[in-house]
Amino acid sequence: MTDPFALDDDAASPPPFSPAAAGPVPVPPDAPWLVGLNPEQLAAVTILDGPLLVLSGAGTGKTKVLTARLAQLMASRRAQPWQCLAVTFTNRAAREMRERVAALVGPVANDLWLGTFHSLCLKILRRHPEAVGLASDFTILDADDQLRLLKRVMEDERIDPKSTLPQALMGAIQRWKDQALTPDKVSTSQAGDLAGGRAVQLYRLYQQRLRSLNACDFGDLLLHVLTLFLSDEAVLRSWQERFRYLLVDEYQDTNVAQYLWLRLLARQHHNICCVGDDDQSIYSWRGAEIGNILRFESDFPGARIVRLERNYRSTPHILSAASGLIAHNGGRLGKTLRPGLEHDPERVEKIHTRAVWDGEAEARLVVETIETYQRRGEPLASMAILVRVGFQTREFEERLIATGVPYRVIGGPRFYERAEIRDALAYLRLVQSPTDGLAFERIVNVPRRGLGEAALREVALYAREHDLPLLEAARRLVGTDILKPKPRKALTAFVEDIGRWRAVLGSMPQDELTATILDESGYVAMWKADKAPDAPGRVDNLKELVSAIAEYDSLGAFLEHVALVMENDAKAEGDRVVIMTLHGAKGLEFDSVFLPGWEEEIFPHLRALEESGDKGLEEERRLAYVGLTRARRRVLISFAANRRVYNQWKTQLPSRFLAELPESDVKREADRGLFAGGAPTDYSGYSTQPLAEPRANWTNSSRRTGAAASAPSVRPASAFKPGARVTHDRFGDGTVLAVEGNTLRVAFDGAGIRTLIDSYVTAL
DNA sequence: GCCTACATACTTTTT
DNA sequence: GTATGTAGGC
Repeated sequence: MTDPFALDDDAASPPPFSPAAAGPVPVPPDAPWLVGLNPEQLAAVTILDGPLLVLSGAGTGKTKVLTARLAQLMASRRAQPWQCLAVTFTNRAAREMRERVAALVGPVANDLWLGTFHSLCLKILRRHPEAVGLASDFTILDADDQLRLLKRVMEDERIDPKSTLPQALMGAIQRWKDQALTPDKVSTSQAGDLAGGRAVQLYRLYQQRLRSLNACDFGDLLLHVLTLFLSDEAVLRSWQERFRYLLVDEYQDTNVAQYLWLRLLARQHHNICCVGDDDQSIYSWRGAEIGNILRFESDFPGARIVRLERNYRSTPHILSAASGLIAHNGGRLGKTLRPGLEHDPERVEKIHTRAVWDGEAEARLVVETIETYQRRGEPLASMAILVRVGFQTREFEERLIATGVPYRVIGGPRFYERAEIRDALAYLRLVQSPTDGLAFERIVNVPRRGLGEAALREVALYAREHDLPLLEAARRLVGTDILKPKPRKALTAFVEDIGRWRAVLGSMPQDELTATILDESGYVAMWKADKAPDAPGRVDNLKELVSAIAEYDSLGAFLEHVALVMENDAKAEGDRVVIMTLHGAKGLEFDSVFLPGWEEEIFPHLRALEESGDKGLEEERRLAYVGLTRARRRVLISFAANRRVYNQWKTQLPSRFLAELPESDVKREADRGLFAGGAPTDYSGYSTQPLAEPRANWTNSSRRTGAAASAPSVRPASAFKPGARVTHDRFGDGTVLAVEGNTLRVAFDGAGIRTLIDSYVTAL
C-alpha cells in the first residue's frame, strides 16, 4: 500500500487523449466547450495554471464553465483524468458535472476524481484506513446511528439527557469536526459548559467508541483524511503529486476542515481553481466559512480572479431587485449581475409582493396563480414554491391537493432515513458485517422476539467481558444458561437466521437475499399486520428498496452508496409544481418562483438572528437573494398578517427584506381589507414597534426610500387600554387584557385569548 | 416484556 | 400537529 498510483482503477484506464508526458498542447479555439463562451467565461476556462478564483454570480453559467474547464484541462494534456480532482458539495452537482463532462469528452470523464468532499475522502481513506485506527471494512454511521451512539456514551457517563440534549452535544461535536478539531484540540473556551463542562471528554469517548466499532461518522471522513495527511508525509506527498489540478465548486460553502484539506493538496502544484459566490453562502450553520472565499487572494499568492456577472437567467427587474437586496450586506467581494439576455420590455414583469390575511389565504393565492399560469399553457414543472422552513409546505400541499394540482415536495423525510428502510438496512449490515453492533441493537428485537432490555443487557455485558462484537457474544451466550429459556430460544433463532443469510451472501443475488431476509425475519409481515395508516406505504418502500438494491454490483457496494448518498433521488416524473426549501433550491432555476412567508421571525428566521445576530441576518439575506435569483421570469413574494404556529395564532410582521427591495422593481399589493383605509403600499396595518428584541434592526435596514420603508418610523402607541371591549371581524367581541405598543392581548368571548395588532379591532 | 396512554418538546437549513 | 419518551397496567 505504498504506491497509490499503481491502483487498479487507474491502471485500467487507457490514456484518453494520449500520454500526458508530452506536456501541454494547444487546444483549438473551436473546441466544442469553448464555443459560445463570453470573454469572462473563456478566461475562467482557459487560465489553467496557478490559483484562480472564479466569482460566479447566480445564473452566470457556472456549471458550463466548470465542465468546460475540465474538458480543457484534459484536452490540453496538462493532466490525465485521474490527476484532476473536482470537488462538489452535493451528490447531485457531482452527477450533473460528470454527465456534462462526459458529453464533451466521452467516457474518460469516468476517470476523473470527481465527487463530494465526503465521497472523495472515503475513497482516499479506504486506501489507508489503518493509519487512523480503522480496519479496511470500516462502516459509516448515519445521523441516527451517531446520535444513538452518543446517547449510549452519555448514559455510561451519567449525563442527564434532559439538561444536556444529545442532539445539542452532537451538534457541538460536529461543529468541532467541521473546524478540524480533534478532541485534544478543542479549547476550554470552545467547549463551554455543555454537558457540565464535560463535552470534550464525551467527544473523546465517542471517538473511542466509534473506533472500537470500526466505524466513523460523516465528519470523520474529512477529519481522518486530514489526520492522515498531517501524520504521514509520504502519503500526503503521493496525493499532492497525483492531483495536479484541483477544481472546487461552491467554494463559499467550504468549512475549515475542507479548506485545510484543499490547501494541503494544492501545496505541490498550486493549480487550484475555486468557483463560488460569496452572496450565496448559506451554510454557515453547518460550519461553512464565508471567510474562505473572502480570503482566497491572501491564501493563494498570485491568485487571479475572474468575475462572471452576466446573468443568462433572469429578467432585469429580478436582477435589480436581487442586487438591491444583497447590497444591504457588508463585507462582500462585490459583484453586480448584469442582464446577459435580451428581454422584451413588454413582457417583463416587476416582482410582485402581496400581503394576505393568513397562511390559508396565502396558499390560495399561490395556487390560484399557479392555475392561471397553467391555463396559459405553462408547465407546472416550471414553477416552484420556495419556503424558508419545512413546516410551511403543509398549507400549500393541502391547497394543491384540494385543487388537484400535481406537486412534488423535495426534501422532507428522506428515503433512507425512514424507519422501515433503516431497519431493513440494519439487517443487511449485520449480514454483511457481523461486527456491526449498532445494527444488531437496532433489529435484534424488531419484529418483537421477546428480547427486551434485560436480555439485551446480558448480551452487552457478555460482549464487554469477553471483548466480542454483540452478535458473536449472543451466539456464545445462548450456549450458556445465563438467559432464561424463552429469550434464549428467541436469541438462538435470531443468531441462526443471520448465520444462514450470511452463508448465502456470496451466492444469492443481493436483491433476492434482501427479499428473503425481509420475509424470513418476519419484518414485512410485521408491517403488513400493522393497521396504522402509513403501514402499507412502508411495505411499498421496502419493495422499492429491494429493487434499488438490484441495481448495484454487490450488497457491499449498495451499503456504501447508501451511507454517502442520503439524498432522495427524487425522480422527476410528470409535470408537477415543486415545493422545497430555499436551501434545497440553490443551483436550480424556474420560470416562476413563489416566495411565501416573508415575515419577521420566519424569514429572516428568528433562530438565525438569535444565534448569529447580524451575521445571521446577512445569511438570511443571502438566502433571500438565492430565492430571487432562482427565477427566470416571475417572482411572487407573499406574507401573511396572521399565522398559526403549532396551534396558536400569531400576528406577523412583514419581513424587513420587503422594504429592502428597490421600489422601481416591485409592485406591492395587499388583499382587500387588510389595511384599514390605506393604499396597498401602506404598511400602517403592521407594527413597526418591535414586539420583541431581535427586530431592532428594522428601521436600520429600511433606510431605502419608498412608501414601504418610510411608513415604519411613525407609529402611535395603541389607543386601547386593558379592560376595553373590542370587536374583531373574525374573532368576534372580546376584552383587552394587555397592551404593548400597538399589540394587544385580547380575550375573545368565543375565540380564546389572542395576540394581535390594534388596527384589526375596533372599540365597541 | 409489552402495550397503551399520556406528556413533552420540538421544527432551519444537510453531506 | 408531530414524534418521541415515560409511566403504569397487564
